[in-house]
Amino acid sequence: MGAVYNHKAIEKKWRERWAKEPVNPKTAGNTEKPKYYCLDMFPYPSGNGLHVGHWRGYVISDVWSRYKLQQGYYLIHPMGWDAFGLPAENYAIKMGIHPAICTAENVRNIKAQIGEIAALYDWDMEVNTTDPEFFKWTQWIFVKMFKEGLAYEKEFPINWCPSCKTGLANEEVVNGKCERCGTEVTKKNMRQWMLKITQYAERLLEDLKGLDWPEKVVKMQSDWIGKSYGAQVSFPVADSDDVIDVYTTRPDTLYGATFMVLAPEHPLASKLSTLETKSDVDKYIFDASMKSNVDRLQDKEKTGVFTGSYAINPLNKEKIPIWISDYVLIDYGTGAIMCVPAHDDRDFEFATKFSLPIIEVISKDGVPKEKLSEAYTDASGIMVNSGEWNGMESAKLKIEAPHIIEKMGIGKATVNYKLRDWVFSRQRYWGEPIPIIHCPNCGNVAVPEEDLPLELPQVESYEPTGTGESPLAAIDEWVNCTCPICHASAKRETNTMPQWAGSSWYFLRYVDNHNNDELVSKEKAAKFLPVDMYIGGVEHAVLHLLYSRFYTKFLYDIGVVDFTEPFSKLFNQGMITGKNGVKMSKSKGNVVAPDDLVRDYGCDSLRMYELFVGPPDLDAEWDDRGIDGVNRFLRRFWNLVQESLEKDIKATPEMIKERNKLAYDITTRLEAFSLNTVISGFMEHNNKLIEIAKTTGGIDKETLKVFAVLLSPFAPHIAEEVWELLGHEKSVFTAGWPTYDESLMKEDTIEIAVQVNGKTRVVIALPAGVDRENAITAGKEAIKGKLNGNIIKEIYVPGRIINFVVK
RNA sequence: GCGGAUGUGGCGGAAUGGCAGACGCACAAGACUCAAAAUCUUGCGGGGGUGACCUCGUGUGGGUUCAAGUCCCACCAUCCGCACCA
Repeated sequence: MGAVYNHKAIEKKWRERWAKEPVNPKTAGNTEKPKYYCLDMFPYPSGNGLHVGHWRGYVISDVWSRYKLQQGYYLIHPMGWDAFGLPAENYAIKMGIHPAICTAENVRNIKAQIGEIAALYDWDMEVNTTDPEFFKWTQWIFVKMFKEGLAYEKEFPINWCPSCKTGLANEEVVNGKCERCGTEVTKKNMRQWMLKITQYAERLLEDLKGLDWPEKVVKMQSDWIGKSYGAQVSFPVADSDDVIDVYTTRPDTLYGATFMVLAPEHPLASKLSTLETKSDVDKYIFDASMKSNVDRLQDKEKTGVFTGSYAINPLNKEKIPIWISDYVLIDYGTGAIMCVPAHDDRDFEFATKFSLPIIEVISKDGVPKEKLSEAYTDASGIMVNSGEWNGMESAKLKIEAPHIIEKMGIGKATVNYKLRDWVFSRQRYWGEPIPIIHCPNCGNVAVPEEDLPLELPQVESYEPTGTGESPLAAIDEWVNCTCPICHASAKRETNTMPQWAGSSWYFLRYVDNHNNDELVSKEKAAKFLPVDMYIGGVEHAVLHLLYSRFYTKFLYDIGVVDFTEPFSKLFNQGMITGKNGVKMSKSKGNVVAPDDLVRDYGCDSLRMYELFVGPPDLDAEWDDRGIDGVNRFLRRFWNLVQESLEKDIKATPEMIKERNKLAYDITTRLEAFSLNTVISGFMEHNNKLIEIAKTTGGIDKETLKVFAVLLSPFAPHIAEEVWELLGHEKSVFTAGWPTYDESLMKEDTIEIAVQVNGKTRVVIALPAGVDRENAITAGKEAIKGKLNGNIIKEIYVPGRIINFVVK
């Protein structure tokens, strides 16, 4: 018996070896091999350190990377840091230390912790979003967007987090609360930099179809973009030149429009009030402006005020009252709606409360009802009370109505999106300064490209002012500058970019991270690479993943990259939780650190247990005790190798069969991304080999070799050691992925369950190639005496089952 | 309210419509040991039977099928996403 499995010695040895002779040698520019770009969502370098949950995603991506490497791809597997953001800034506020200093410290710590995973990261590619050489290009992209008219300034009421003291994008507001800190979001009227992501709405929606992404994420993005088909219809205001445009998805119900409602923020809202209504209207508008989104959502009961004015339904020329209510949103559609209470729940509720007329225009059975007790919102039925549309099928009319209306000249067929432009400025210090100069003569002027990066100034206080000004606004010597065009005194923009700016394009930078002076050219476009496999948590389903897609499309349009989607395949790993599914957090005290487990069981064991804990896409509760199982497996495999190496074992047919089955099982399960059953597959086959070795005294070298190679993506240290023990000089990662021969996996005899009425009575062994007749005869023999009745049907499924239906 | 995911032993979980519970954890008994740990062997869903075996069993209730954890219908529970989007 050879040496005992000593994970410490083995893992130390191979770490040192890999440091000297990298497993993934630089073959950049190697055009002979197809490339494979496997990417982790890069982390924020927090001061909290990694727990076993963080390991999971990194292990999954590393296993997949090493598998691709074994398959002969030119592997790109980098790591970097999304290092702008609030924690470092808040720490700076508290301690007065520049965020760059604690960020650098955190990067050092996390990098060392990530090193414990033994992932194949190419640290030569490392990027950091706070590095001026990196954010030079973040700013450069912004300048390009500005020049293309995609970045623009606008003053309007935005989402404001009173705790973070900064504006937020719609995507950062979750249930009316700040995505980061959970504080209730209020509204604040502010001058903002916006990115015109809405211009890409259709492409962002359309291109989702070609992505190999989890359905859930695709759906979340498509819902977020929120495309709908309908019509814009113009309602003239009675006794006035004003016209109110509405957007509706149900123009088929136009005959049932008995009133209109404007959002309180609608430009005509106040204007339409009369002498008698003006004070009530203005009060309602003012009150609405003071309400936060959460208040508005919480008020279940509808409120509203009559303007005193009327509009003309363009179809039947009826005079209908115009109301104002905050259940109409200013930033969707036109900020005004036509109300069809008979066929919309909200309009029905409003009409009932304020005693407005309700006219049924779609009847399920074609017979108009006396009174409706609730809105009928289905599109199926027969049109009634609808003039020339009476008797039509409403489902059909719903589709045709936009075009009919367009022909009549009272509106037009149109589509609408829920997606809004991206609020891009933040009133905080620790972000990329927006490279814009405000000139009294020339207006907004981009910082010239040769002056980038525009770095952050040193400040005394990092504290956000809370007034809507960034801390940068207090630094006169930084703010005051001259206009690059007319050289007049001018002022710098003092807002910074959101954290999403750097992460929207960092995946491009990895392959080009040492370039800092060459602007983008046609030749370079081919150099940037799309990601083949992107692994990370589902929390970025709309934020980061939508922004990155937008950036990529923009960069494609200006010729920087030659692809339109950044991530062709996406995998969201499930979360590792503490007991009872509770999220791991410092405050809950349920964080499991990997350090002790690595020390006691080794990196290989922990890597395998991270996968064995459950299906990779589902959440899993962590239980330390389970790691014993994979550790025992590795030790048993190690002992089998030791035992076998002392003898020169000849391969038996059983070993050859087992070797092929092993390669088959591992490969097919890995391809299916069923990583937890890959691990159990190793255990099953290891048990089988140990069983075989009981009679043969060991296992042949070829089988052990195949086992080691298959194991290499999962437990690279032990795989290398075994590979070396088997007499190889080069790394196991030069071996190539094993193939298998299915014809060598066949068993001579097969076990067939014999059932009576679907219930298994006995299992019999038959020769593999047995025909139906012989199988059934054998089956009958086996259940003789267990039948009470006559066989009326015989089912034979080759290789599986014989079923006798008895009556 | 709408949409999605999940539901299988004490626990994590496995099962192209074809022997439910692979693999592992925990537990129990035995071997080894002065003893313990480690290791090895055996057992391990419920009920019944000395036994070979019988019987019930994959959240609940129906259905399709020779055969259902798996397919269909209706529910329940938990988690997640969206939520006045006209």
